Order: sequence, then C-alpha cells, then structure tokens
Amino acid sequence: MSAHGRLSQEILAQTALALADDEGVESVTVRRLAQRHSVTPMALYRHFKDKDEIFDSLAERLLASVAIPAPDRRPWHEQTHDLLTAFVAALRPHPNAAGLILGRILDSNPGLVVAERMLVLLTEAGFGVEAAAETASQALCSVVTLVVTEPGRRRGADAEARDDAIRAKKATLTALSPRHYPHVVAAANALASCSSEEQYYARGIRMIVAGIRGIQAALETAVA
Amino acid sequence: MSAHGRLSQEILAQTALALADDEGVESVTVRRLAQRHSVTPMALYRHFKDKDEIFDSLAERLLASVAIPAPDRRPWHEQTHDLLTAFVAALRPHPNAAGLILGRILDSNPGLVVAERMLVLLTEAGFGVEAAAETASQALCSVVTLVVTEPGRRRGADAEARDDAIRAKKATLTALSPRHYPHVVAAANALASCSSEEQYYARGIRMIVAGIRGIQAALETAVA
DNA sequence: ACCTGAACACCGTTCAAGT
DNA sequence: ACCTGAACACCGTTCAAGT
Repeated sequence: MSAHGRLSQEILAQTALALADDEGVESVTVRRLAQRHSVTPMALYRHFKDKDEIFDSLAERLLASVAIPAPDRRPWHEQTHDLLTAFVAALRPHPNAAGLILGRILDSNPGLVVAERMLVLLTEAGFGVEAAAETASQALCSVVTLVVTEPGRRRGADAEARDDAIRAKKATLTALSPRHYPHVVAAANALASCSSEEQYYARGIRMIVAGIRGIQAALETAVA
Repeated sequence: MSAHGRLSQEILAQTALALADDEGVESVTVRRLAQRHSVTPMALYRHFKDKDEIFDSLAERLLASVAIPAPDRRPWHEQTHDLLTAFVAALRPHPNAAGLILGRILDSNPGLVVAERMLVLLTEAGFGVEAAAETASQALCSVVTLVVTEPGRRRGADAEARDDAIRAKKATLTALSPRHYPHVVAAANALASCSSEEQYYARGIRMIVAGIRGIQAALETAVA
C-alpha cells in the first residue's frame, strides 16, 4: 500500500473492524493500524484526535450496517421484533467489536436513526417519554449483550482454538460437584456453547420483545 | 504498608476493585496495583499467573457479594425477581467493574451458585435444560448490562465531571434536528441520565422477568 | 496538507538474582 | 517462600521537522 492520500476515517475504521474481527479489540492499537497501512503511527492523528475516536468510528460503522426495516401497518411488537432482528444480524458477524457499541448508540447519526425508530415504536405502544427512553436503551443494549455473550464464542480465536475452549469448558462444568451444582452440571453443554445459534438468537429476541410487552401491559392496567 | 507477607489474591482483588471504582478498569494495571502495596510489579506474579487472573478474582469477589435470597414458597417469577434484584444491588456500587463479570459467571464458585439458583427457578417454571441454560445466561447478562449502561454514568469520573458530561450530552441531543430525530430530542433528558435510579432498575428488572414469563407462556402453549 | 522521526511516560511479562 | 532489579517488546501521545 502506498502512503499517499490513502488514509481516511472510513478506511481506518474499516481496518480497525477487520483487526478486531481477526484478533479481538485489544489488538486494535494505533501502531498496528498504522502498520496495516504501511504508515507511521503518527499519520493516524491527522484523522483521529485519539484512540477513542477510532473506536467511535468503528461503532458508527457497525451501526450504519443495520438494515432498518421500513415501517408498515403491522402491530408495534412485530415491527420491534424485526428491528431487533436486523440489529442482531448486523452485529453477529462482528462479535469481538459489538461491545464497543454499548455506550455509543447516541453518539453517531446511524445510531440515532436506530434509537429514533425504537422510540417511535414504543410511542405507538403507548409508552411515555421517559419509559420509552429507558426501555429503548435497555432493549438495544440487551441485544448487543446477546451477541457479546453468545455462549461458546472466544474473542479473536480461530475455529480450532474455539473448539478447544468449548471442550475444556464443558469438561470443567461436567466435572463440578453434582451435589452443589446439579442443574449446572446437567446443562453443561448448553452453557458452554449453543447447539443452534439461530435458536439462541430467536429465543433471545423473543424474550426481549416479551419483556417490553410485559412492561406495556403494566402501563395499561395502571391507566385503567 | 510493609512488603512482607502482606500480599494475597484476596487483598489484591480488593485493591483492584477499589482502583476500578476510583478511576475505571483501564486504570487497573499490574504496576499501579503493585504501587498501592509499595511493592515491585513482579511481586504480584507470585499470586497471579497473569493480569487476566486479577480480573477473574475481581469478578469472583463481586459475584461473592450477591446476597442470594433464601428459596421460599412463592411462585418462581417472584423469587426470580428478588434474585435479580439482589444481583443488581451487589453490582450497583461498582459500575466500572461490573462489565468484567460478563464472560466470567461460570468461572468461579460464587458465580456458579448464582447460576445454579437461576437454573433451579427456571426449571420450576417448566423450562427444559437447554432453554433454561440460555435463558438464565441472558437474564444474568442483561442485568449486568443494566448496570454497565446506566444512563448518565461516566467511567471513573468524579461527581462534577459526571454532571458536566450529562449536561453536555443533553445539550447535544436537544440540539439535534427535530425533523430527523423528533423522539430522541423529546427524550433527550431521559436518554442522558436517569431521573430516578430506583425507577430505572425496578423497570429494568421487571422487563427481564416479564421476558422470561413471555418465553415460558410460549413453552406451555407449545406443549398444549 | 499530510506524513515522518525521535522522544516520553507508560504497559505486561521474562529471567536471573537476592534474602 | 517471597520479593527485587534489570531488561524486552509493546503501548498512546507530544513535539518539531520534513516535503
């Protein structure tokens, strides 16, 4: 790669994301980013004030990749389900970087678009301003956490290392005292990895939507 | 402090937690931990294999501080509510460190005790082994995320800096285009900070429990 | 305008040594 | 057994300089 006019926020955010995908967020350093572009570390400081801004850009890039479904005439909870599903679909390819989104949803336009859409749906559902704000925040953060804590994923490890880690975890949990932890031992396999990622995410999203509906029901009985 | 026989895993985990509370997790370094005990950095390596083990111990300490309610005869969802409330109560004093728990619940006995209790309650509710495992994991991780992403908190900042950050965030959100983000602008205050932490956590926990009950209801209709 | 180079204060971790 | 000291390879960031 040449080192002339080839740098930009966008391209550096893309490289940072690739680096996080390959080796984990802790491997995203100013120096390694510079190295990938055959450039001095200091060259990056033309495009970013500091390292945190690199992570801001990375999070923005991730949020921009959410394919927000167009509003339609179905009930709010079905549309919420689809919005959260789209959110998860955007994050799943990037489990190492997804956690960076947590404090940054309201810090970029793509994140604000997602938040705005969520608030619209909760307003349709009858939530007041404050309840909608806190519920939207919790729903979006829960979805991120679903990806970050997917059982059996290992930060920045290749498939083989991942399988070894899962096997080791299963062995450890299975070897626990069945007297003290009978349910943990019985569930060792499911706790160490998902048998089906699709089922894991489908159930997780259903649970979040069900939670919002539960809160909403309480709202309505309070009004009545 | 003397430097003779004064070090131990427990005491170092305590110092690490205090350091995280005061200045954020990124300030928890081997060298600063050693400094707080008037000791050479290398002295810590008698008690920990590497830095990650320090975080493991810190997480274990946090999980050990959960005051798990004694089982009683009330319905599973009420007991689940109280268990999650106790979990939140243990984490709230340590918002900077709470995130360290996320991948570590099954890595220590105190965490396993919490997980086992959660699995017992979900089994009472009628969940199968795999559904209970994934649901327990999601519920506990969501509760952690609730603390980590509490609106308006700032990692390792004092009260004044925190207020400044909240004021700035409110101003930024309020100044957004009301054409593009009407609901975000209207909810600016609630998005930037909680007006009531008690309400925020109460609603958050209710939403998680309601989510579990929603999944359970789907289970029962599938059986019927 | 954009990139380089040298320097500074930090970091985790190794190895060999002290007592 | 427990801690020290010097060293190594890394890190983010500053400042002054090149073109």
